[in-house]
Amino acid sequence: MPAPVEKKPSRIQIRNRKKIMDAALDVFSQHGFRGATLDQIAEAAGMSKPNLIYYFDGKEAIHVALLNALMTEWLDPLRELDAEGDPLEEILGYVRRKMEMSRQFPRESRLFAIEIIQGAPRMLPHLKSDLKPLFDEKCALIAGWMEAGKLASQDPQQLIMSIWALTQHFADFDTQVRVLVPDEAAGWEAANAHVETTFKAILTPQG
Amino acid sequence: MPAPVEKKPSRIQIRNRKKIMDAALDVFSQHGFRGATLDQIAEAAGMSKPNLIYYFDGKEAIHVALLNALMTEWLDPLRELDAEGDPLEEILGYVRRKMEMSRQFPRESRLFAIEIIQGAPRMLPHLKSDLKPLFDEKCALIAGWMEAGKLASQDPQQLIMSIWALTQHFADFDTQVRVLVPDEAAGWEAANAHVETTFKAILTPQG
DNA sequence: CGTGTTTTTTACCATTTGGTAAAGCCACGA
DNA sequence: TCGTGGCTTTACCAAATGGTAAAAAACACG
Repeated sequence: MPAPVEKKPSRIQIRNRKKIMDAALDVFSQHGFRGATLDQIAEAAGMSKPNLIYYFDGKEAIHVALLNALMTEWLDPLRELDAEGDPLEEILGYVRRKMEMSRQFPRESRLFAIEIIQGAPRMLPHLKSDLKPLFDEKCALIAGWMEAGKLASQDPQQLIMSIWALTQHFADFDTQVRVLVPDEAAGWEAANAHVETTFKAILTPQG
Repeated sequence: MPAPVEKKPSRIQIRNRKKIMDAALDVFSQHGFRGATLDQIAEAAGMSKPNLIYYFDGKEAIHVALLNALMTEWLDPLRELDAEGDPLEEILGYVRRKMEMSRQFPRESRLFAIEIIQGAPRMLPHLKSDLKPLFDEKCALIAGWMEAGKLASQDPQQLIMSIWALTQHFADFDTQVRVLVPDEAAGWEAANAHVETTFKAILTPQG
């Protein structure tokens, strides 16, 4: 039998799917899956609830679509870590890209954070199939750099997780940061500088 | 007029309130406020839903009680930062206490994280009235240590937030950590060592 | 235009959820 | 043993929520 033909989506479909995903990102990243309601998403997207269901199979389908899209983009900065580049500069570049993502896409960061905190009910397979291999590969790369004396020796796994912890903190805990460091612009500048200094300090060989 | 007399709670009340708080911590830290249901909490606490309401005024009251209790204990490690002690040892001690809390009380850490990620709707006042003053006080203390040359100079605000980010990461993102570093015991050991090394590196004066 | 298709709306529905009312249970002192 | 007051359960309820059916409206296109 012939493979089922997927019709190519119309302009309206593309536009509305995007509107829904954006609205859903707002709502899910603020309330988590269970805490979000279709009515909230519908209102944020500027359309009626049954209209959401016309474009997506249901609440869960929207959430899954968001997480899938996220998982792809989210790992890009790590993928770019280049075995051919200068080790220290490569890692600092990675740190900078992650900081930039936290500033530009805080909602995505929070969506991811909430999903993980809640036990990754819908993302555990992705973590195992996408994140883990990439993580292992880059750990090996970094370990190689350390053995070659290009970087100070340390646990590469802990290093990468430290980078995540520090860079994502500023998106995820933004509310707290704003209370403690009211000047937003100055905060980001200081954060960038501090994070970069930190990793330079622990990575520069021959301490 | 006489002050309203608060009857002292019976043994049963103390026991049941504790059971409820513990159950609620489970549920709220996994689903957030909106995502949690009274039925879940009731079942986890081993009692009927109306019985919950007998002990607490409602869902929100339970959540608030949890957050209040948390806010008190959560800041203790920072309060212990002692102006009279050895600066480097004081801060490393703080880091160790935070790591220990993450290991022993991951649910509390997640409850806090979810509340902040969701915009701290019920905790913003606490942040401003409790956390902010303590934060400012300890920043000043650390700044003093730096001026005296006891610690490497850097932004004390960023330093404290870095400590939070790194230490809480292991509780909040536990699910992810477990996927990437399956050996739990080894993971904690490595994490402790890495975090401690990191802060020693950036704090030791005369780099 | 007119017609077939896509998109949107209106009116629902069953279930879940936070919460209440009121009756029943149980320990304990008189 | 009886009553009294704290504790618990059963039986509900109104609102919210995820989702459906079907008609109406908007659109594409010959």
